[in-house]
Amino acid sequence: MSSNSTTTDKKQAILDAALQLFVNKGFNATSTASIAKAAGVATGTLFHHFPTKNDIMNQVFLAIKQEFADNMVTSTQFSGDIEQDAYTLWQKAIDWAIAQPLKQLFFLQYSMSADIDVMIRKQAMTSILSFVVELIEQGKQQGIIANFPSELLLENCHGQYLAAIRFFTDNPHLGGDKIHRDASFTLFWHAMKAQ
Amino acid sequence: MSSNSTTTDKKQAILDAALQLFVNKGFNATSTASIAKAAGVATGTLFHHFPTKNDIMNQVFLAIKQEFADNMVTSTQFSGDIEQDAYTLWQKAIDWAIAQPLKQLFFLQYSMSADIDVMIRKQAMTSILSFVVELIEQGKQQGIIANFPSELLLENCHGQYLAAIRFFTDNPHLGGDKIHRDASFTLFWHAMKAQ
Amino acid sequence: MSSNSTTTDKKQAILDAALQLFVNKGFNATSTASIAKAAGVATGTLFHHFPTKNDIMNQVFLAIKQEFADNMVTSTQFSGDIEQDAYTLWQKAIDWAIAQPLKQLFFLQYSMSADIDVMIRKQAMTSILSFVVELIEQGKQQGIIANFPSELLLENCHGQYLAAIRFFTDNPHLGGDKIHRDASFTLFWHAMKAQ
Amino acid sequence: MSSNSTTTDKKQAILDAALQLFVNKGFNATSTASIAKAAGVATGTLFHHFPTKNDIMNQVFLAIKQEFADNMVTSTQFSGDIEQDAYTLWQKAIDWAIAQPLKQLFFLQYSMSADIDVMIRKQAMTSILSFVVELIEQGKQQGIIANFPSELLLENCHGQYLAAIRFFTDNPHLGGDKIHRDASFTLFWHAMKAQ
DNA sequence: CATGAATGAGTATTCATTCAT
DNA sequence: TATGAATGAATACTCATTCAT
Repeated sequence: MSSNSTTTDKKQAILDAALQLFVNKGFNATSTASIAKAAGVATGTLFHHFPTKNDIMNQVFLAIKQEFADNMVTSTQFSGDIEQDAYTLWQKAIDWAIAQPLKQLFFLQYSMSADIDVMIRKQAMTSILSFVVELIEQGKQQGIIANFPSELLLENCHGQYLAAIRFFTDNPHLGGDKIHRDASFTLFWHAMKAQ
Repeated sequence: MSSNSTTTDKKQAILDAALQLFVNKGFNATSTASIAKAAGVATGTLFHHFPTKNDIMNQVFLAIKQEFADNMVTSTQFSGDIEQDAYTLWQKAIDWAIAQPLKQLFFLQYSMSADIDVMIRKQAMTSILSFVVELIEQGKQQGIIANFPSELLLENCHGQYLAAIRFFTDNPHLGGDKIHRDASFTLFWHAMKAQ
Repeated sequence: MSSNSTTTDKKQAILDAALQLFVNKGFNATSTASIAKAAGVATGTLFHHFPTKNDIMNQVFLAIKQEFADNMVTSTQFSGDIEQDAYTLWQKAIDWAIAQPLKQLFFLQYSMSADIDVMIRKQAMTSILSFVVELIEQGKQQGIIANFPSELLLENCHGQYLAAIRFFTDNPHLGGDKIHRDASFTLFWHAMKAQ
Repeated sequence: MSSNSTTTDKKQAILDAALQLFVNKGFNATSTASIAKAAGVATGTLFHHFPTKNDIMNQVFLAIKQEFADNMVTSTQFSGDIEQDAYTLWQKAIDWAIAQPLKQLFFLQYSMSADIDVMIRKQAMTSILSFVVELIEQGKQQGIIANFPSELLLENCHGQYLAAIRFFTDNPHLGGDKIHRDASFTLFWHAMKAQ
């Protein structure tokens, strides 16, 4: 157990160090040696846990997307009112981004980067963010969300969310301001809702 | 004149080759040698025109942003009806992206990449895309566009545009389909307009 | 122990190879790749032990100066008679140069070269060759060595020694000839002694 | 004539610029482009006057040695008293070095550097510095200079001179001090004179 | 599992030199 | 002669990855 937790610790330390370096220096300017050093392990150890540097990036990406999805779904009370639920989720999403600045910056930089394998990105979109897809489908069936292709709606969701957190990143003092947060939701919701 | 056009040709050939390679292989997987070879010049020539590889990236970025802005503003008949004008510009923007798949893909990959200097990106947003800012201001004054912070509206614009062209990139057969194109505009406009 | 000696071996092999190449080809005509090849290691190994090519040069320089100083001081019987001791040391110094032609040539080429960091050269002069300084001070106090500034005497020592070994380098057959060796000492000593 | 003097001017400008850069940056850290720029000419012009970069170095070396020799011989009143003449020449040599700090530093750095062709260096030693050789021969014949091999005496001369100017380089405030200048001559002369 | 010395392919950049104008 | 854009060979240094301990 102790050895097991040590292993977990080192693996997690590597992922944490990689996240920080990828965000602050960029993927290519970050050497595996610097990740190992920042994680407090030897370079060889790094390659015991991850076959390649690209794999580290993929794992960081998946872990963050998963953490984001878990945060959204877990302990959320769904009212059944789609707009109400969308509002709740949007606030949660913004909260999460503001609470996790490193992960939020990672989102902004790498959401569409070529440094992450295409398959991994697709996997994240379809399986991890499936709760968004389901919500959109429900909303369309209830005539509350506009009857546009779901894929277009999903991309639009994603695009508006990135735009919102970029705004709050550039204006950190507005992160707690209800008016601006509600404005960002209103923009989003007006786009999505059926009229 | 001949010598001048030769110089221009080589510099332009380097930028063209770089654009194609950056999109297809990624910035880091593209060696300066391969850019020079694709451009039909010697490696030394490349560094005669651009001090560093990063500078090439910056110049490619600025050139495309500028070309996009020129395309949007030039020969556009502004009706004075903000919604009408927004529709015209949105269609033009989608047309441009579909007509220039390489440049569109460059947008998607590098709009937020760390491979472009922060200052260069800011310059592009503020000076080159200033026509969008102006339109938003007018729309707000006329009570047609929602009264939200302009910076938030600008980011939202950008985010929805990227989402739209990502959708049409993934579904090329829908690029000419009026229903989907209008759907993408409707999403965008419903977000922006005052209600 | 075995791993330790392997490490030492590789580092030493690099220094040995560098010495030979620097002397025979010059610092700039010697590529790091050629040093590595001559040392029987990979290019990466070279940079694992020395941060830069210049650092290799500095280490070669310091190692030779130290070896020279060790050779001069170790197992030398000091009689207390300054002239006698000076004679013994001068012969030892010439012997060393003749026995180590590569290191002697290195002395001649690089003693004043800009390829060695100024700080490194100063360090060698002051700390490593301190035994010469002490001898000069003693001789002056005893009224045996001329009462000139010690720094001038030290430079003169150094200059005459380089001149002597250049002479024996150009005339190798005279290296064992007592008359010429004594002549070189006499020149030196007549300069130094009080009259 | 005007074109001729222009040519001379440019050639001289190149040599002047090269001297300054070689001394301050080192031979290899000095690019031909930087020499051309400092000389105020185009890179191509440089190669009209000198076939290679090494040739520039050789010409700088020869020009300085020649200028030094001319300065020593021209307008020197030889008294016939060898010691008196040696004293006069030594003072002149030190004067020249102090008056021409750039050329003096060039001496110190490149007198034995591998950056100058062997043949060129030999030529300088034998033909240009022939007046020193002649003086030594005369002194030996008159029994005033020690009866050691002339080549050894010549090297010793050279070595002591370099040592002296290195001392005055490191202690510029002593350059005009008669005591130290006389000390440097005394060291030199005691070595050379017959006893 | 952990280590870190060793590897060698890969790359941005430099620079002496050429040559068409 | 003078120019400076163009050349492409040369090189110091990096870095993902391996493996013996």
